[in-house]
Amino acid sequence: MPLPEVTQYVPHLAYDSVVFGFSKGKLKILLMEYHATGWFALPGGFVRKTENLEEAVKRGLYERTGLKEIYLEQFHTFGDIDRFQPEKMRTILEANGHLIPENYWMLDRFFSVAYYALIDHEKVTLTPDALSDSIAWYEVEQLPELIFDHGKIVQKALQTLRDNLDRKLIGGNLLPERFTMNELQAVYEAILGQKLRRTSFQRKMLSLDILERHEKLFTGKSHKAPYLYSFKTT
Amino acid sequence: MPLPEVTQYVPHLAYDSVVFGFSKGKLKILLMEYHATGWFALPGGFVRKTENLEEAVKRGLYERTGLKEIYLEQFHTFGDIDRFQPEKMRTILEANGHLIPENYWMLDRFFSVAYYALIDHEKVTLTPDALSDSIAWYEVEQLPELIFDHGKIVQKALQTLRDNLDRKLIGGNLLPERFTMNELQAVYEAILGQKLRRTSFQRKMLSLDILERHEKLFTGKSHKAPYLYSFKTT
DNA sequence: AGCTATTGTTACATAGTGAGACAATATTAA
DNA sequence: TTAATATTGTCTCACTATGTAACAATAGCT
Repeated sequence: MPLPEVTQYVPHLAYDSVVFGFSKGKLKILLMEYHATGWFALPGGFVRKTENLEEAVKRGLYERTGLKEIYLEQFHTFGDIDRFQPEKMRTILEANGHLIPENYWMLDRFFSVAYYALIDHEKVTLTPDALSDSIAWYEVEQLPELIFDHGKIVQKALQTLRDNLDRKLIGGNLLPERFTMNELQAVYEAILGQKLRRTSFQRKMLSLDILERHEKLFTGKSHKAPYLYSFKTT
Repeated sequence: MPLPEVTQYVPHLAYDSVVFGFSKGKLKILLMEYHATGWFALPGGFVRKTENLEEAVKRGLYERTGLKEIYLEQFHTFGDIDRFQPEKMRTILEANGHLIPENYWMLDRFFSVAYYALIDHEKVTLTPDALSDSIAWYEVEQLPELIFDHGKIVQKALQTLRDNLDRKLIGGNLLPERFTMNELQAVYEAILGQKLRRTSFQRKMLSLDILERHEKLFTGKSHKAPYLYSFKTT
C-alpha cells in the first residue's frame, strides 16, 4: 500500500466522524487503533479534489461500515494551531512501514470538519483502513485516550447530539426498524446521560404522532407484552 | 497593494462571516461590494499559517468594523465543488488592477468555514478592504444577489440564529448597553420574522431573570415611560 | 382636570409535564 | 384453575408555562 499522493486530495483539509451506535443499553462510537502505536483515533479522511465534502465523509463511512445510507450531521470545524502535531503523524506513518518524503503533505497543518453519524449497530460490517489494526465499538462513557484533539471532538459531538435530541429524529436512526418504547427510552437516556420518567416519556412520544404501533413482542417473560413501534415514514 | 502571497496563508481554506446588526427596527448584515464588478459578497478572508481559525475571523472583523470583542458563533463549513468558480475570482482580482500569476492560489478550490457575529450597530467604524469599494449594512429582507454560494450561507446563518434564539443570549449583543423591552422585542421579531405578543414576551423575559431594571426612559411622548433594562453580567 | 397612547401587571383558560396510581396482561407457581 | 409477579399502557391530579384579554398606571398634551 503506497503512501497517498497529494495530487489526488485537497491539502490541509480533513474530516473526522463520530459514529454513534447503540447496543446493550449503551451509547457507543467507532474508534480505530493505529498499527503498533496503541493510539486511538476517530475514523477520518481526506477530501478528493473532485468530490464534495459530504461525499468524502460518506465514502469514508462506506469503506469502514459497509453502509451507504447514513444519517449524517456536520457539527463543527476544528482549526486551532495546536492540532498540528507532525511528529505523531510521522510515527503513525512510519509504524506502517512507509518511507516519508521530504515535506510530505500529510505532515502539514490540517483543519478538520467534524460530522456525527447515527447508525443501527447491527447493520455494520467493520473494516479497518490501511493504517489501522482495528476498528471497533467503544462505550462513550469509557473511551480510551484519543489522539490529537479527538477527545474534544467527541465531547462536542455528544453535546450537539443532546441539543438536537428534541428537534430531530435521532432515536430512530440508532435502532432497528421495529423497537419497543422501552428501547427507545433507553436510547434517549444513554444520550442524555440521565434516567427519564417512563410515563412522561411514553406520553410525549405518542403525542408527537411520529410512531406507528405494530404487533406485540412476546419475549417469554411473565408480564404484559410491549408493543413494537416504527417511525412513520410520512 | 500587491497580491497576497500563498506563503503567508493556508491554501484552500477561507472563512466567511455573516455580521448581524439591528437598527431602525430591521435586522441587517454587512456586505462588501467589489471594485468595478458590482458584485456583493460576505466579509471573508484567509487564515494565516500561524494563527488559529477563530483568530483569523476576529482579525478580519476587527479590520472591517474596528471591534475587538465580538460575539462570534461558527455554524457551518461549506465544501461543495460548485463553490469553485475561478473565472469570477479572476475577474475580481483583475478589476483591482492585478496581473495574476499562473496557478495563482486564490483561484483554487476553497472550503469556507462560516461564522455569524452579533454586534451593536452603533459601535462599528466600517472600513472596506483592498478589493472592495464599500462595506455597508443591508436589510436581511432585501439583500442584493450575492456572489458564489453566499446567499445560501446567509440563509443558513439566519436559520441557526433562529434556532439559537431561545438557548443563547442573542438579543443583548445586538442592542446598546441599555434598552427598552420594546426594543428587545423588536430584535426578536426581526430575527424570527414574525410578531410576538407584548405581554407574553415581557413576562417571559422577566421570568428568565437575566434582565436588570434601571431608570425610566422619558422620550417626550405623551404616555407612560418604559423602563430601561440591561443584561445581568452574572 | 381630562384625554390619549403606551406600558406594567394581573386574571383566566389552555397545554404541557412531573409524579403517582391503577388497570391490563403474559407467564410462572401453587 | 387460580393466584402471584413483573411490566406495560393509561389515567388522574398538581404544577408550570403560555395564549389572550382586561385592567391599572402614567407622561405629556389640551
